[in-house]
Amino acid sequence: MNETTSNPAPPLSDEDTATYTRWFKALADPMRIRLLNLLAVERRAMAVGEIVEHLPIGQSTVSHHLKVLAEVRFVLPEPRGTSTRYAVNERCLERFPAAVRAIMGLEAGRA
Amino acid sequence: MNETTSNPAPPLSDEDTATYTRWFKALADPMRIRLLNLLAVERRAMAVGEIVEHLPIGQSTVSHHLKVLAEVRFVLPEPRGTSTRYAVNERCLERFPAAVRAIMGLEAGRA
DNA sequence: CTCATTCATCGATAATCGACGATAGTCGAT
DNA sequence: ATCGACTATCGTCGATTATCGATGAATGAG
Repeated sequence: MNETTSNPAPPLSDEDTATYTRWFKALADPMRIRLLNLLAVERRAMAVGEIVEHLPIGQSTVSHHLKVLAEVRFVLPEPRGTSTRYAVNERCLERFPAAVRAIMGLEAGRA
Repeated sequence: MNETTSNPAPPLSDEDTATYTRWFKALADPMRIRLLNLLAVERRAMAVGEIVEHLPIGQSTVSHHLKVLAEVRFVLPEPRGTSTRYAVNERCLERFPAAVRAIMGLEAGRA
């Protein structure tokens, strides 16, 4: 539908608001942005120990950040024996800009 | 340049990381998302007192949230005598998706 | 000038969060 | 079964933050 005209665009539902809040919270930290960017630039699944070597924080903290990013599906874990590799979820690219546009009242339903 | 191919996309600079962190922090709160969505849906500058009537929080808290959103230029203040109206900054629509794509290593310089 | 209105700022409080170190759990190899 | 390597969880601490109520500052009306 054409929602770009002067329609009375509907406000966000409480559910969508909560969802978008979780997404933004997940990226509202410099280390998580660097982490996600690292995985994106390397373009491959990386083990936790490998990621730790690229960031100025400890292993437990990296594991925590990966958990946060995984909870919103920005990264996907790949258990590999005793190790666990993490990779970027390419799909978060599509949903994220759509969320911004929904907040701005430029899209009604899902997009 | 064509950075959409399989180039070794450069990592984010510390400066860009800090900038994007501030943007995401600004939206990492349900009330600020509702606030921004309210201004976007209404499609007009609104006085603080008017905004307060639409949200379940006090006037001082609304004023605080508006300050946070204004610091990253997501809203723009319009002093009007004793009142102050706030309006959405349409430009944040353009920059935001570009930031996400930069984190994902899909864009090199500015976009 | 005085007063009422409107918004911003201040101080306090409780909750959330990022960081660490230590510990526990899991798996493969020996 | 034991050991070693790797990751997840736990407890804690300090910093940040969302919220409130009260106060302060600026403006327009009378």
